[in-house]
Formats: sequence, C-alpha cells, structure tokens
Amino acid sequence: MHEKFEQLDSNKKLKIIEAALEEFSTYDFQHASTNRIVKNAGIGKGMLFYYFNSKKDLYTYLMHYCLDRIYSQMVSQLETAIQEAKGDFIERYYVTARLKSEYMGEEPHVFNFMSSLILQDFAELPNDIQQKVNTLQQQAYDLLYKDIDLSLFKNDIDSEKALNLVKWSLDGYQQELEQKLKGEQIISINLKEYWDEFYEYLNLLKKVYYQ
Amino acid sequence: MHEKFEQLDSNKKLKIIEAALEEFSTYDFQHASTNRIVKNAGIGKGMLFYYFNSKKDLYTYLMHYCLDRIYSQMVSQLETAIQEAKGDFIERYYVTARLKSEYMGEEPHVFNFMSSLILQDFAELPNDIQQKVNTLQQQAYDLLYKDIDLSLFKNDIDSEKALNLVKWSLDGYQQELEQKLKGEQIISINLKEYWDEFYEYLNLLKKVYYQ
DNA sequence: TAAATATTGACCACAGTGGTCTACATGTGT
DNA sequence: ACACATGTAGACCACTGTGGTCAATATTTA
Repeated sequence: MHEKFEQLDSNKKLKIIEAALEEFSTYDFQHASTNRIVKNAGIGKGMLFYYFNSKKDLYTYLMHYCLDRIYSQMVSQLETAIQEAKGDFIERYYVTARLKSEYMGEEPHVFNFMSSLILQDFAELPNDIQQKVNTLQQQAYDLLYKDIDLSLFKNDIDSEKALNLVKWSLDGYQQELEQKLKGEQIISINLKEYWDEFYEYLNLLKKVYYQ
Repeated sequence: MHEKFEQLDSNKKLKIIEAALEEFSTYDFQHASTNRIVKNAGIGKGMLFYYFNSKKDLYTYLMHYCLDRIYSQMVSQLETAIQEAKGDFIERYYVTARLKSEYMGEEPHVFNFMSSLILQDFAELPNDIQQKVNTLQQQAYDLLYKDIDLSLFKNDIDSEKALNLVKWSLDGYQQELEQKLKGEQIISINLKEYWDEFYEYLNLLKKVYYQ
C-alpha cells in the first residue's frame, strides 16, 4: 500500500508524519489542509499523493501508525511499572500518570492526535480502529485495576469510591502540572521539583485513605 | 453601535446569538463561517451585516455579551450559595460545582463559547475583555477561598494541599458526570441519582480530610 | 548513456469566503 | 390612497483556498 513511503529516509518520514499529525490535531478531517501539511513537511505537493492515495488514506495511515506506536511503546512499560507498584493503587496510578507525562513530552504529536481522535464521535471511526482503541483501553484498565490490595484502605470507607477519588486527585494534579509547563520553559530542575511535589501529594493521599 | 440588533424581537435575537456562539465555539475566528451562522439563525446574509459591521464586530459583541451575562447571573448566585456553606470548603466547592453544572445545562452555548475563549492565547484578546475575565476570575476565587475554616481539617495534614485534593476530586467527579450525561438522554430522575452519589462522595471526602 | 525513479509546483475545476447592493416586502404617518 | 422609511433576502463579487493531477525536470541506478 505505502511501500514508497515506508522506504523513505526515516527523518523525512518522521517530518511528514509529524506535520500531518499536527494538522489533523488542529483541524477536523474536513478542514485539515494538505497544502499546509506539505508546506510544514518541506515537500512538494505531488509527493504527498505519490506516497498516499488521498487525504483520507493519509488519515487512516496515521490512526494505525499512532495506535501501533502507543501499543508497542506503552503496554510493556506500563506492565513493568505497575508490577513494581504491586497492589498499591496509589502507587500504580502515580507511575501511570508519570509514564503518560513522559510520553507526552517525547511524542507530543502522537499524543495530541490521539487525544483529538477520541474526542470525536467514536462511532464514525472505522471498525478496525475502534477495535484497536478498545483493546488498548481494556488492557490499560486491566493492568491498573486487577489485583489491587484493597486491605490497604481504611476499613470504614467505601474502597470503590476511594479508588475514584484517588484517580481524580492525581488526574487533577497532572492537569495543573501540564498547564503550568505550558507557560514556562521546561527546565528539568523545575520538573524534578514538580515530581517531588507530586510525591508529597501521594503521601498525603496515602495518609488519608490508607490505614 | 448595535441599536438595530438590540431592538430586535428577543427570540430572533437569541436565535442569532446562539447560532453565532455555536459557530465560534466550533471553529476559531478565522475559520468560523458567517454563511453557516445566517443559515442556522434562519436569516438572510444581508441582515447579519445590517446588525453588525463585520465578522470581528460580531465576535467582539459576543464576548461582551457572554461575560456580562455570566457576571450578572453567576456572581450573586455564587455569593448566596457560598454564604450558606459558611467556612466549609468541601461544601463551598460542592455548591460551586453544582451551580456550574446547572448553568451549563441552561446556557450551553454561552458556556461552550467561554470555554473555547479561555483556551485561546489570552494575550490575543482585547484589553477590555482580558480585564473583565480577570475581574470575574478574581471574584470567584475570592468567594471560594476567603475565610475558609481550616480548623475543620485534621491537624496532621497540610491543609493547602488538602484544599487542592478536594478541588481536584470534585472536578473529576463533575467531568465524569458530564461525560456520562452526554451519552444518555438527560432524565431528571437520573440527575437526582447523580447528585445523591455526589453527596456520598462529599461525605467520604469529609470523613478522610476533616477531623 | 539510457532507463528508471523521485520530485516539484503550476495548474485544474470547484467550493467556500466576508461583504455589498439591488430589489422587494412591510410598516407608518398622513 | 399614497409616499417614504425601514426591514429583509439572497444573488453576486472578487478572492482565497481546496484535493488532486500531470508534464517537466532532477536524481539515481545499471
């Protein structure tokens, strides 16, 4: 299908993919512009349609590209990280959030594209894409929630609700962190500071929810 | 400036405003289409430019319209709601979240437009708009955080961090609720169920953070 | 050197743009 | 009944941008 494109020098390939991902993250399919994509990718208009049959073909390629990439990179990492956290849900969610943050730093285009994808009407996506997304979400969910040690929680609280509250708390901190980092330059010293602060919140959560 | 528009029958006025708000919530200023606005508002193209000088003029009008509306409707309600909650931060945040949800149900177009507004680069907005937004945010912040009774919290926890954790927890629940309500028809019975559940979460939060 | 392949961007027919203006409908005061 | 002001629609304008093509070239390969 895309032999010509796959045979390309990987730098050039990446540049085209990133330009396209950025365009499709910013505009929905209809309003995304192949002209802007080729301009940002630094290639002539003709090449895009030499590699891909159509705009739709490119879009479909990108969906599979991102899903496969996330799958191959995230699942194994998540597996080992969660294994280390054992049955401690707070630790589990912490390492998950941290992995997510790191991935967002490494591959922002992939991340943003996937974010905009799942915001769309799920039913409009091709079946194979829907299936891949479902599989991925199911796997992540299983890893996070299977064999949690509920005995860590205080006896007199509803542990199911407590799990949600922990989740929302850490999601909230993460969102705030993202917002902060948008404003300033990302200096790794600051970053360490933030992760330290994260850890303090973690300890507070353990203090109030665990016995 | 817009005498002709203001003199309009209020139903017609509202229909135009809502069509425009929806368009500007969906697309950024450049890609919003006056053609779609007049089509959705059910008026001829000429009328829009009879009421407003230009697309930009309409956009500016909408920003002021929404800010004034939110200001006049929210601030007083928030004031009395928070007074009832006294120094109890968890109660304060609960009533705030509830007000926000109710407003979103009543005026979704205004709400969505404002959401998309503040996601933009703040610096690009006109100065008077920036000022209005700042005033509004400051007032809401003051109402929420002034004279909180910190003695309600357990002694051995960092109350500043606890405030954030409570905030993130309730934000998280609210977001999940919104997502759920998008899927199904909004039946007021369900809605009651959700607010009851919200209250259970509230009690759990009080149990773990308050002494 | 010739053939094969990679690459470009001018070009196409067309869709959509913000905004104008003419022609007509409706109302108002006499 | 009429004249005049105001309200309204949408055809129309010049223009920008669209996805996609293709003939012309540059580059690689044999």
